[in-house]
Amino acid sequence: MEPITSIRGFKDILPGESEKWQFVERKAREVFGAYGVRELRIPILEKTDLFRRGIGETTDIVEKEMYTFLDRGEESLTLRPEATAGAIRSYIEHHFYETDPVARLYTIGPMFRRERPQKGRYRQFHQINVEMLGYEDPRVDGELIGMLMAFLTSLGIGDLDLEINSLGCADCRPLFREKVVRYLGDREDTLCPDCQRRLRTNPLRIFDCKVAECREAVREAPVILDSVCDGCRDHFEKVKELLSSIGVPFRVNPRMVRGLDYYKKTAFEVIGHSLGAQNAVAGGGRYDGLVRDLGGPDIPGIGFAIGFERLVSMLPGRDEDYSPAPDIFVATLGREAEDTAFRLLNDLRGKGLRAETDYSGKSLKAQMKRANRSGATHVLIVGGDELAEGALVLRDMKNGVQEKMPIPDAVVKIEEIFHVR
RNA sequence: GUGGGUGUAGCUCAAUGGUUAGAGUGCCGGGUUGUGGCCCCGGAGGCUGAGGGUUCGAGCCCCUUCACUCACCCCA
Repeated sequence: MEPITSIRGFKDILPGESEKWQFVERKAREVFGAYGVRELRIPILEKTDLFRRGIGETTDIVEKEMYTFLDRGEESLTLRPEATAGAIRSYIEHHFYETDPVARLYTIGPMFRRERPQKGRYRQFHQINVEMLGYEDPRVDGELIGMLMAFLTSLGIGDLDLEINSLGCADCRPLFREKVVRYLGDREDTLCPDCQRRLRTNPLRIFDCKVAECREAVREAPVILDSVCDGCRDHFEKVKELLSSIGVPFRVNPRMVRGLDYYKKTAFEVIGHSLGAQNAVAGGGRYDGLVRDLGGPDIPGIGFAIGFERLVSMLPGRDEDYSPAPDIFVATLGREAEDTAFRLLNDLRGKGLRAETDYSGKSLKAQMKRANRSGATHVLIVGGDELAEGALVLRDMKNGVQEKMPIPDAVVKIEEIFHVR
């Protein structure tokens, strides 16, 4: 019989790896908590229209990457390709703004995009998202970006670059876009085929192209930071100032653009240099106007998304550093010993200790081998001979020293070693 | 969607077109009646991704297909 395999681009997160995920989540809750950011849990399936309206009809995501199907042949549903649209749908649906327009939310979970998998890119991938709704103030931009960097730092991840840019607002961006189209339109024949297409679909993206001819064409092109309106310029200047004031290093990248239509003003990206071609570990920006576009009141917002898989791949150390070994391994010799050991294990675990054993009935040698491999620092050997006098053997695996002692004494000794009661 | 690379033991990898496809590691057992790591010995484990073709003979050459992987596109 042919075994059934997982789907292309869908990955199992195995023990050894999953502990790293738990570590990241634990840190996220801890750091975000300090900023008053609270968890929102939302469905992974939404009505397709939510994403069409939220992300933009002409984006790649909506045009060709969504997992969309008809539910019972009636309603079009989509596995979420990103989290912001759903979070805002929830914010609007539950009338958050009636009691308090300000909301600081995070979500953690899977996203789905039907792209060709490669290093750091999967069809089911996971994101940690933070959304801060209700504030137009640049201090929120600074706070949010500062929090992101604090989080990454708390994980022990180095070798990161923060890049920021301003994309302009609904007033000034269209003007800039026209300027760019006019400028590059005159040089269309020097652009690569992809960029000739982008000229019509997403001209700002040309700034990001890696082809040498396009870089040349773009070199003298108008820069968005020179073209934004006074409001956007002041906002951006303030964000930069605030980041500097809290010691967050950044680089202004005037060519950075974002893939989703809704971004305005502040945009940012965190680049990890060990990641390969897909090198953005986090990205985000301001999306004033999105809440209104999704049918809510005109409330501003800003947020970011962190790529979980990419983040985990950057964690320092080995897998084992994130997976705690058991404290005690219990080995047995003989029928009676097995029953005693069973009760002993139950007691040890009741004290909060990580205790393991082996039920294969194999030799003590085999059990010791397993104990060693488990990484347990101590082994309790419950043997027939000692048991006859109500005793057992406690062995320290680090130095090989072992001692026979009455069961009650052994319990006290273990409590001392592990500081439990 | 497009292009490159790779598919051999659980894992990492060897093997001029020529006997019975090997090694390391892991697993199981022994060297020690009841003691792990280090060392020694033994054992199990393979339709060489799948299908077709060329050849006296294919893991190796050709075609097809599938999978994985990297890159483009795009993005976290």
